[in-house]
Amino acid sequence: MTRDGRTGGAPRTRIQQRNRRAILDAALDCFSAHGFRGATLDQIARAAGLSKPNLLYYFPSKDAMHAELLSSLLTTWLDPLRAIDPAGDPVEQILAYVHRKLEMSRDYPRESRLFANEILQGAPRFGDRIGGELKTLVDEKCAVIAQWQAEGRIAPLDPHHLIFSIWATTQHYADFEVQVDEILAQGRAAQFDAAAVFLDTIYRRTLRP
Amino acid sequence: MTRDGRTGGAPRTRIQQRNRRAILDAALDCFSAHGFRGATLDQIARAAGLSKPNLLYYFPSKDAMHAELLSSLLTTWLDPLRAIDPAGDPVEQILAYVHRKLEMSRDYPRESRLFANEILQGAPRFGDRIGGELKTLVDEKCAVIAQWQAEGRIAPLDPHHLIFSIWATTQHYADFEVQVDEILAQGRAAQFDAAAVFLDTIYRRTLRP
DNA sequence: CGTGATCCTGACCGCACGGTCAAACATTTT
DNA sequence: AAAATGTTTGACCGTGCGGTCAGGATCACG
Repeated sequence: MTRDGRTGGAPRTRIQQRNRRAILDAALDCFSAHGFRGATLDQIARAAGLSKPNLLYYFPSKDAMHAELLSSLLTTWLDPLRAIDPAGDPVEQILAYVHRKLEMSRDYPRESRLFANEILQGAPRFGDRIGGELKTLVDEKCAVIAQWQAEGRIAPLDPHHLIFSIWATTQHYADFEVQVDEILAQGRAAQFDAAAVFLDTIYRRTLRP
Repeated sequence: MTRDGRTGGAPRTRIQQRNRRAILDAALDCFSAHGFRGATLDQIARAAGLSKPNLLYYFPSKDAMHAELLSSLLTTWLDPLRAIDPAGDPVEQILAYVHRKLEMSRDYPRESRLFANEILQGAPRFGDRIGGELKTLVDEKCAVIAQWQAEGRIAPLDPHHLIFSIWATTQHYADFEVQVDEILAQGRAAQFDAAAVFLDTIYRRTLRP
C-alpha cells in the first residue's frame, strides 16, 4: 500500500498517473450523467477499464473521487470570471467572459453537468466552497462592474443578476444539452456558433450605456 | 386491491385523494432534492407520513410516482409559453412570458428542479415527450416570433435561442437556488423582485426593434 | 350490528451497492 | 535470483434498497 490520502499528492509512478487519470475521467462521465448516487463503482470501474477493488486501491472511497473532481473543477471553473480585467474595455471584457463561458460549455459539458448536479441538489458535498472563494470572487467582480456603471461606461444593471444571467445562458447549452439537441435539429458546432452570435447580440444591446 | 394503474383515473374516495396527494407532494420533495435514484421510498414515506408498503398500495412502483409527477408537470410547465398571443403586442407578450416563467421559479421551485434533474441526466424517463409536444409547441411559437421580426416589430434574433435564454435565466433562480442564496445576502422575495427588474430591462433592450 | 370492501402494516425477500481482504501477480531494487 | 515494493483481483460482507405478502384494522353501508 502506497496510496496516501492527500488530494494533491503527486502520484509517484507512471502507472499511478495513468490509472488515476482514467478513474477520474470515468468518474466524471458517470457522476455528470447520473449524479452522485446514481453513479455506481462498478459502472465507473467498467468505464475506466479496471476492477472495482482496483478503484479503491487508488481512491479511499466513492466520495473521495467525487470530492477530488469537484475540488479540481472549481478553480478552472472560475478562471474565466477571474480573467475580467478592470483596466480593459467594459463591454468587451464582459462579452469576452460570455464567450469564454460558452466555450467551456461546449468543450467541458461534463464538468458543467457535474457542477449543476451538485448545486441542484443543494450542494451537500460542496458546502462552504460556495460561500467562500466563489462569493468572494463574484463580489469582487461585481464591484468592478458597478464602478464601470458609475463611470457611465456601461448601462446600469444589477451586477449580480448580470452574472447570474451569463452563467444561466451559457451553461444552459451544456446542462440541458438533450433538450437543446431535441429542439434544434442541427449539429453541436452550429448550435454553439448560433448561440455565440445570439449572446453577443443581446449582451451588447444590454450593456450599451 | 382497488388501485388501477391508470394515471388519470379519478380517485374514488376522499382518503385516496388525500393520500395520493400527500405521497406525490412528498415524492416531489424528495425527487427534486435528491434526483430519482437519490430519493428512497422510506424517505418519501416518512415525508408523507405513511408506511412504505402503504405507498405501494397507492402507486405500483417508485417509477410510477416519478412518471406521474413528470407527466402532470409538463403541461403546466408549458402553459406560460402556450399563452403567448400572436395577436398581442410582441414585446409585451414576450416580457409577460418572462415574468410568468420567473413567477413559476419563485412559486414552484421543486417542479423546476425535478425537471432540471431529469433533463440534466439525459431525460431517461422522459424521452419522446420532449421531441413531441415540447418541440412542436416551441417551433410554433418560434414561428410567431419570426413573423413579428419579419414585420419589424421586434429586433431580429434567433427565436429558438431567445427562448432558451428565457428558460435559462428564469429557471436559474429555482434550479441554482442555493448558489443564488449564498451570493445574494437577502430574502427570496427581494431576490425575485430584483430579478424581475433585471430581466425586464435586458429583454426590453434586447427586443426593441 | 354485521359484512364486505377498502386501507394499512410488520415481517420478509432478493438484489445491488460500497467497501474489505487475503492472496496472487508484476515490477523494481539489492 | 531473491527480496521488497507496488499493483490487481476473486471472493466475500453488511447494509439499504425496491418491492411482496398475509393478515389485521378500519370504514361504508344495508
